[in-house]
Amino acid sequence: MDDEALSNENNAPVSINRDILPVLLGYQLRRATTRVYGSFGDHLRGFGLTQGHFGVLVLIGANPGLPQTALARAVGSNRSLMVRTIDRLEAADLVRREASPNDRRSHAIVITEAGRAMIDRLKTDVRRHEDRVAGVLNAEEFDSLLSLLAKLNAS
Amino acid sequence: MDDEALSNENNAPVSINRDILPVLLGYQLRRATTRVYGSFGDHLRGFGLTQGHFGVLVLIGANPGLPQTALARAVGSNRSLMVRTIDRLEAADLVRREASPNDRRSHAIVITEAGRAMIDRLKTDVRRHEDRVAGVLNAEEFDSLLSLLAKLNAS
DNA sequence: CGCTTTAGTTGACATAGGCAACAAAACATA
DNA sequence: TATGTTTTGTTGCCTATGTCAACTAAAGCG
Repeated sequence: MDDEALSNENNAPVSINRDILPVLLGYQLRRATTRVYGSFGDHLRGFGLTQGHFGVLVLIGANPGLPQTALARAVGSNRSLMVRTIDRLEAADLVRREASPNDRRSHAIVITEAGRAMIDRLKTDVRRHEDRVAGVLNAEEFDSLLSLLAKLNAS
Repeated sequence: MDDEALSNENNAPVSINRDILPVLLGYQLRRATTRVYGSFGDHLRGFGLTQGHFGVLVLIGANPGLPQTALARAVGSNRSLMVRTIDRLEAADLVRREASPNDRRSHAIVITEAGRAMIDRLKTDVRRHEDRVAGVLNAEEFDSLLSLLAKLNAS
């Protein structure tokens, strides 16, 4: 897979030399992410959502009542971006900003009924999409890939 | 690493539930890419380059004379983006658009002397950065991760 | 009571990607 | 040859994503 059929200036099929790229983790990660994201991202767009929205929505569903800043930290984002994300999710009636009982500055972000239904729906869809995209890997390879990435991310 | 210290409405440390996210390939890929990219990306910024520029530059160095569309296909991009990428690399005097001998529509993209020097320099740097980022993985795990990603990307 | 910090928000700005349109050139074919 | 189709590079528009600075309101702290 290091070489790929292309065309040179004579339009004859030629093989491209990828040099060191195939043995670079960053390069393979970039390509894999693009592939996996492109697939489910198209699906999410049908609901007016992005990958970022999906991740935050799942977090809210599993941790109702957190303030926006905590959500931002949890996804490695910042307050400014989280404002726009929550704006979108709230406009779609998937989450609600409620008054925080102990701090009048912050919002307790809770899931709506429609949000709960959306999460259930998307959880099913994302599993199906992942299984399809990772179809070339058997179950053992998939688990191995996942745990190696988790180990890398935990450092 | 599924849980992370945050704060609830009482500012007491609380553990966040990530639900299904940790077992999603897309989620782990996203985090890993951010981590690996953040490191080398900062380094590249010092040269006015991005990860995308680096990948294309390496390809041009190993395959001088290809037209822009072939380069775009090789990195899974498209013609429009490749125009901007080559614009940048050419402005930095790292590559040159030369006339293609057989097709007056297309450009033969070649590497300059400064581009060759930049590639040599960055090849050394990227290996050092990768070794540091992937430090939590032993050699066997690193190779395993790389080959699993390659298998996924080849499908 | 002041002083500092924090939560949320807004606006300006930069980057990256997708998509559509376009001219010039190459190609296919009747 | 003439005509229609495809390809290459290019540009502009739109969206997503991210940074940064500033601001208000509220909380925390001496």
